[in-house]
Amino acid sequence: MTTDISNLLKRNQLSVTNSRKRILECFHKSDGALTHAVIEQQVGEEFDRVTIYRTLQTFVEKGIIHTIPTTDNSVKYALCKEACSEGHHHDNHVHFICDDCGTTYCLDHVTIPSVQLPNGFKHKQTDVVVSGVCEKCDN
Amino acid sequence: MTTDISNLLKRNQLSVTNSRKRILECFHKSDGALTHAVIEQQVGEEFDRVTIYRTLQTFVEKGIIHTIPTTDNSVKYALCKEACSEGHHHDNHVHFICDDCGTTYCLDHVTIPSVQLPNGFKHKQTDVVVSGVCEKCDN
DNA sequence: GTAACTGCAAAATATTTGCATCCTT
DNA sequence: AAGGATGCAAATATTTTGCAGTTAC
Repeated sequence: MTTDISNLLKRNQLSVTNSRKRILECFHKSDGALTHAVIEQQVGEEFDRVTIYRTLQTFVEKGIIHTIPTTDNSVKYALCKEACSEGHHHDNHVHFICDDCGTTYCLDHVTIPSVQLPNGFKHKQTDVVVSGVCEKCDN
Repeated sequence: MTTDISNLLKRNQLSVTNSRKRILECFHKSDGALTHAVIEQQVGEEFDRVTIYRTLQTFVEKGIIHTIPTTDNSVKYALCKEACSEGHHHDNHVHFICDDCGTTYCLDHVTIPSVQLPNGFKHKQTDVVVSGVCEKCDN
């Protein structure tokens, strides 16, 4: 586990530091998307807020995590799949955001249908964000 | 035109004020999505920044505009269709964001395919954000 | 005239930057 | 030892709130 995380960092030409390991742990544990605020809350006083900003930025640049489009103005981050299991690329994502508890789920197994674009528009990436009520909040 | 805008406001139990008319004009002219910053820039010194914040918030509450999910942390707003032409509701949106010029297009005629959710998840709304290169930047 | 809207000031939040120090390699 | 990463302080940027004055109806 710790080795996995270290390897992931090394593979991306990043030095293995405590903050980076700690933040990656958060993502692995949560199995979902996290905001800067949530991460800050989880790591507590352990690391400086600025370090978290810079770490997240670095991870995005390296393609270890990606940002998720949200309707409110919060920025959410989630692990890129190729980061965990190498081999299959994914340019498309399906995310589910619960209106109740705010949790973001990555539904990686759900297939994204292709969208027919007007002439002259070149497709690069499709993000699908579904909102509603998740299994935990459904009662 | 001005009458259209006034009617739209009255229909939503909002008093017809200069700032509201001016901001709605921006949306009609741009025919796309706008950020707070862009609006502020367009109306110039005419209105206070706080007024813009409050006006946008009011419009969202009334369903005149809606927020668009974006991958960067900017919040974009666009006119809701039922606001322009009443009669057909739309809970689903397709948006296209150009990586080059940053313009957001509302592709309202593009159909959104339904997404198969895991058990226990209740669907409420689907947002699709496609990114790539738009017709203007394509060369 | 009254309720609602706006502008200004200021508070609260969020994000970025510079620099000295510390840690990884 | 050297380069990069971190922490701290502070600068910027963004969003929210309170209140007094103004405007729409």
